[in-house]
Amino acid sequence: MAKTDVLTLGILGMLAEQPLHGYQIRKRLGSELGPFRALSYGSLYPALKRMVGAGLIHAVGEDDAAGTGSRRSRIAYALTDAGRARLEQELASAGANSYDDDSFDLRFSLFGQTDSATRLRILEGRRMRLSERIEELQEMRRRQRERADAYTAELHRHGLERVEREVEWLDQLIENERSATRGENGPAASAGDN
Amino acid sequence: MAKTDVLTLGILGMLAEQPLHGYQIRKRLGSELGPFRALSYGSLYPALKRMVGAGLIHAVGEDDAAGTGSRRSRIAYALTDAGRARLEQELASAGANSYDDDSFDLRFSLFGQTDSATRLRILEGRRMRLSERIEELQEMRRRQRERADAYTAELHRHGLERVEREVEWLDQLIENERSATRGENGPAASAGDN
DNA sequence: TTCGTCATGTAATGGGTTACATGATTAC
DNA sequence: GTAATCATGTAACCCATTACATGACGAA
Repeated sequence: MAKTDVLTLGILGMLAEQPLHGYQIRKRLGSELGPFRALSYGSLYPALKRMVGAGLIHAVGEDDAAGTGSRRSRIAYALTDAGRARLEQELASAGANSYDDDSFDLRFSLFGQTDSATRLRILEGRRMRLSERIEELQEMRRRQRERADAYTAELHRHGLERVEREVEWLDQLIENERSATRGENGPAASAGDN
Repeated sequence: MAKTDVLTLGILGMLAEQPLHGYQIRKRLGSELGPFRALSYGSLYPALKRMVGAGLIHAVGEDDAAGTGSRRSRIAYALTDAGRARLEQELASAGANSYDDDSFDLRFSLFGQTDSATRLRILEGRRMRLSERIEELQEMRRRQRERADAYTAELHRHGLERVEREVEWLDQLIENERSATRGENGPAASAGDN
């Protein structure tokens, strides 16, 4: 059971929509999918090679994939059948591995390609993870009420508050997802639209 | 000008108070100082060695440093003069390097060892950094209002909100710090004490 | 023709983790 | 005596970044 790292999954998810070449993938990963702020080419291109080697993607000819003009020196990649299968399997599985910050953000941004049951599973798993984290943080604060100086304490207080907010956000999403069992709409622009 | 990484600075800050041995350092870094959730020994011990080599810390004898009973096989470390000097220099400088998540958290948790002017400088630098980040995120949202599906959009909305909250937090801290020019108190337990 | 951007790639390096190996001390 | 925890350390590895190297294309 080959494990799929975040980068691989991100590329898979990106290519599900349409074939893209490396440069485009990087730009979109940076602005669209969760945890890839500024992925370097030093990671991306080797990853693409690995994935070709693993049979998940393949280079498509110079069909000007999703492009405007025509250029020579670029290589567009598309999912193979194996790649598509892997993506689907990965989206459906959503094991305990999918609940840390990066994995969750990525999977969340891939929600459009999933069914409601999976979405709920992931949201609840993430919620569980954060609840554990909250307990940890509270325990931490309790154990060092004495020693900690005011700044350290404030940092902890704030960290805890942040995670609690995150849980509230998840609760809203979960509720939305539940009430949308019938009627296929999105996450319904939560609370304040800023 | 030897650059001081977060780990080195964290250890320096930790040992400023009292000598500690590796095992203790790890436990405290994990629960007290900002960004060291579960530092591995595979990082810690080599770091201690490096720091001894660099003359920043030195092993103190079996004085049972800050311990309860007496044990043999452990090595407590204390700051050398050079180490203390480096820590002070580092705390006072607070360059552009100190405003990303980890650096900021670390420096914040070391605020107790700093003067108000430095604290303000760091808080404002961090604020600046986050403002830039907000602009980036807004720009991102603007540019892809069309393409993005609802989930991606919600992720971005939420990410933006989180950073904006962070800025509000900083604003409060900055205000507190300013109004405390006279009267040496801590961060004055902001808003809700949960 | 030259500059900016598009586009791909490799090598060196960095900063961490996991797994491994070892042994002392304490509590039962 | 034996299990849990304290305590230190090394080696292998992972995964990313930075720096480097190359070159095509479009616009001025």
